[in-house]
Amino acid sequence: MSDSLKLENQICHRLYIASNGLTRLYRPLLKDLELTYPQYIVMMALWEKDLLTMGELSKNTSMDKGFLTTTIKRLADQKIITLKTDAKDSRKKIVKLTAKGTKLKVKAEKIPEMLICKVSECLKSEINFEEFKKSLDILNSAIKDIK
Amino acid sequence: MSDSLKLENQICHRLYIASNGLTRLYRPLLKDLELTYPQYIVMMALWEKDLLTMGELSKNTSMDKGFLTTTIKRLADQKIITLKTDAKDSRKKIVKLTAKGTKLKVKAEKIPEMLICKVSECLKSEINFEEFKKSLDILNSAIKDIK
DNA sequence: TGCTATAACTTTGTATGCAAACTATAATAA
DNA sequence: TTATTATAGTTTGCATACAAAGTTATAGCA
Repeated sequence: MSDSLKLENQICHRLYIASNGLTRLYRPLLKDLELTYPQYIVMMALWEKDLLTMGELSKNTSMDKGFLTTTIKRLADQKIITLKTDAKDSRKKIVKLTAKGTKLKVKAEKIPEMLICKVSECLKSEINFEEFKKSLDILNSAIKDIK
Repeated sequence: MSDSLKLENQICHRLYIASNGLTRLYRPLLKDLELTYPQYIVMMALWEKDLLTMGELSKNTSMDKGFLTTTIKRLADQKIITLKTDAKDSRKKIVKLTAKGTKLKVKAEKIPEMLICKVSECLKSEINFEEFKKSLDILNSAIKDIK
């Protein structure tokens, strides 16, 4: 009789809690930009590289394409991005930042520091963030390749 | 001009992707038990310690109380748990496994190994899971204390 | 050219997450 | 005892996640 089902021993449960918890911490910070967390992810991808297709956005953010459709629609409603059909391949939609969307980045640049400030208790202790990041990358690339 | 908004540099985005990705990997495994991932979390908590109140379950699983109400209702519909009011304090509801719910643990015990099998690519590489788990614990306790 | 397969994206339906408001009961104070 | 406050849990409304099915357009090929 093993303990493999104890919550204490679950990596996945920890990740689930951590992910939900961090999204919760972002919420009040992002409220200022009128963005939700997944919308913020999309915006980060676009601030990094503008003029992406839905497919490229999905790949860069690892977000589901279907959900991306919804998310992009909301961002378009807010006039932060625009959508146009690719002239060369009319199946493709190209997402482009508006001036308003580009400008939003200035405000957004304060977010990471504010969040780090919130979890500084954790930084003070012995988390090795580089190591942690690397582990997450390895885990994520393993997950991605399955099935 | 910093890179603090690059997706590459986001811990949170990695956690978000990892958490969603793992839940996706669990889905087909849990289908056999007719459980979703959050339902599975609740069941793990109950297999570990039966006869918990909603509040205790919420604390042990770190799940939102409101959502727990929904989740427990579904489990009750499946006759896996029952709910009764605490005789001493009628505000409290006590969650109890049924025989069917208890028996389900036998099937569930195969899940962790199947999942580990799926992500074995990742185990082969240099993730130090003990360290990783510890980092997540530190992170989660920091997150929990905020606000 | 016409047919079939594939690709890009959207829609649909179900199940989360979660803040905020609400209900009912218990505990405490006046 | 009555009023006030706090606790336990539920409900509501909105925003995710995501599988599966649907739509439209391109690509490949007979």
